[in-house]
Amino acid sequence: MKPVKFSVAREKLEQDILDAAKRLFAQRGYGGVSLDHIAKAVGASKQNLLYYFPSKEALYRRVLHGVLDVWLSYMDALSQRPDDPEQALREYIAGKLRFSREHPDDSRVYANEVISGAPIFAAEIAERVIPSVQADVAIFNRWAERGLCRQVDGRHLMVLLWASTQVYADWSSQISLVLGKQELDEADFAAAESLIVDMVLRTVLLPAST
Amino acid sequence: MKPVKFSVAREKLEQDILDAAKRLFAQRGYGGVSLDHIAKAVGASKQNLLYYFPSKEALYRRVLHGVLDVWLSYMDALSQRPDDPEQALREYIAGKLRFSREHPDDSRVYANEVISGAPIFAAEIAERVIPSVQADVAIFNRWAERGLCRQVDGRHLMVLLWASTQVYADWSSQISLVLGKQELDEADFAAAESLIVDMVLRTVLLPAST
DNA sequence: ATTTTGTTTTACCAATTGGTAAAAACCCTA
DNA sequence: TAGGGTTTTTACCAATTGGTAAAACAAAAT
Repeated sequence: MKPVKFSVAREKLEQDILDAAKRLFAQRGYGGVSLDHIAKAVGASKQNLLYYFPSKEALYRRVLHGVLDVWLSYMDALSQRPDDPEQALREYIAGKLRFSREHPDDSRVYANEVISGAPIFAAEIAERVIPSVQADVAIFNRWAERGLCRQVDGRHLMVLLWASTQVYADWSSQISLVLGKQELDEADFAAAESLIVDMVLRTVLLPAST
Repeated sequence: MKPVKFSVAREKLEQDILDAAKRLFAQRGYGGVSLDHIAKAVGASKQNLLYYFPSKEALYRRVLHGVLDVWLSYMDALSQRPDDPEQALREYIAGKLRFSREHPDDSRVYANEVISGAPIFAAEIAERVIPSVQADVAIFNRWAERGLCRQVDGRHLMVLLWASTQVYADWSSQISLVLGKQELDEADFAAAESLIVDMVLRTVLLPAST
């Protein structure tokens, strides 16, 4: 039963642990998962797991760190197109929805941590997320100053963009129920993107000067 | 130290347990809270707690049931004004934001359960929430048919309304960081309401026929 | 072939988990 | 004030929790 571990496989075990831990933390939160759960999910022993990670909290921090990497990597659309609000926002929304679709567990782990009041990761959030958000808000403000878009509160707009995109990962179980299907498919994400883009552009863009 | 319990106080203990349990489940999720935590929070013993609730899961179900009552009670704005989309939406958004402000723990308990895939409450959600949502979606569709508003996908609009309002409860720790303050105040909720109402009305209402 | 290094298993541990059983204390009414 | 129902406490329980120590095993280098 126990799989033979080649040296390559051994190097991979650490990643397997991180993946399994992410999945379980996403589903049940930090307190709802034991080291034994994670160990069994990867077919190892708890003690073996503690060989790779010195403690449960250390493992959780590693998972969160990776989650934040992915989270932030989908958030750079605004700075990529500093002169084109419409296209920048389209790509930002599309990117964040792709994140929800491709990395739902990352989204859920992050959501769990934030809902708990970020007891463990407040510092890293303050250090990595907040500057990124402030940079995006600054881009909004610059657009508005240059007359490229309407004056909106960039901070609350960012909140709305997060909320409306990540909900398709975090709340997928309930959205599925609403849509009457087992799980969300490409068409659902396309419909979501269409609505969110429509709303945001109507709000942010200047009225067309016909 | 142990407070004297009058008979009135005794009758109140059950409610105190429910309140403390809600607060703790909101913060740490089902698996992250022990009966002992809850018992200590209300100054009772774990066994005393088990006198009022037969098991941890039963207590959690009672909490969730109450949460759902509150959640749904803030969601009837649409049906109250079946002929006035603009006012109905304004009140719906205002109501849901009030829910986030007045009952953040209810919102977080619900969010935790949904993120976990609703392992315990799927049936009750399907029975109580989904019909309510479908009724709201039907109202949208009727408005559109009658020419009172634009044709939008009511289901995804509902998702967006939930997401953009509840985020101010569930993500308040991170939003506070973004806004640079300890906790959200009335002005923040007012700004949120203003933005969300603006976006939704721009999207849903017909262009003004000047 | 043997040492060294890296990895896994075995054997523990005290504390905490959800839960049971029964004794004790309490409170109201007759 | 005696009894009877209600509530609380005391005493347990087996299973699980995160974590340690050391032995056993495997791999690579000498």
